[in-house]
Amino acid sequence: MSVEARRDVFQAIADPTRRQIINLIAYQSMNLNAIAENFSISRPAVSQHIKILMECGIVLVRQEGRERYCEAKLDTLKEVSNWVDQYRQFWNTQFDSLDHYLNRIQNNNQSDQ
Amino acid sequence: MSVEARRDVFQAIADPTRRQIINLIAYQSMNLNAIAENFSISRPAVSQHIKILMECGIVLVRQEGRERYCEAKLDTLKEVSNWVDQYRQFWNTQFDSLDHYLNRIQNNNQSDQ
DNA sequence: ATTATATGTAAGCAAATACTTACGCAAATT
DNA sequence: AATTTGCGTAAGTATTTGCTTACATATAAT
Repeated sequence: MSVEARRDVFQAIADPTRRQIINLIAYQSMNLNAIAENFSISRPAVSQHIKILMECGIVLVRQEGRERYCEAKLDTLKEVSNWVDQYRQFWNTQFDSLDHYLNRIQNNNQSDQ
Repeated sequence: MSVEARRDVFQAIADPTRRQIINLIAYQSMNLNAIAENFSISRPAVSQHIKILMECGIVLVRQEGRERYCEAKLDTLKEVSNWVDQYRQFWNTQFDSLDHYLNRIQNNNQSDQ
């Protein structure tokens, strides 16, 4: 976390702690200490996770006095949703691309699994 | 990649190369060399990515002679889809959780919808 | 039988990741 | 004014990641 990396929403949600943070603040904004209370890791660790979530736009932080309220901007997850959705047809239909392919190149009978 | 890690679909799709591999084989099964041809990284590097995708069930490999055909099992992505979908209401409605929260604890007039 | 092809895997490495503790600072409280 | 609270950030570290090259092995082609 030393060098600044170009954050990506896919990478941001890869970490289970960050997904938990997202879940925690999805329903209600919380300040950083309140978030950190829900985890066994240290407050700075949570702070760093929040920073990553900010950098890819999932979390928006608004300062209120000395507190910083973390708000989830979940429309950022649209990018993930859109990516997954393009493959929805592949699990909705029973289309088996390998079987399809193999049937094309060889007409031998294949045992069902 | 030395020690075996407990693979997770969120972590698997975090890597852009792996997302490209998924996209490549979603429409047609391909053997490993054919996949590797589409990338500038080495064949072993692709092999390792495939291994990760296998370990979390996104890719299924079937041996055909000396070739290994990689088939995408995209229903594994349901897990991602389900996770994202639980937050869909938060970007479909105009609900601003921070404003909501602040209005509750500071003022008493909640005139918004 | 020899060679070419398709692939896995090990070893090594630089960079990234996820944490920790220590510290600093501004805002609130006393 | 002094202290407490909320937080960022730096430095250090162990582990993981993503890659490379080198090598091993099984199958296919010659």
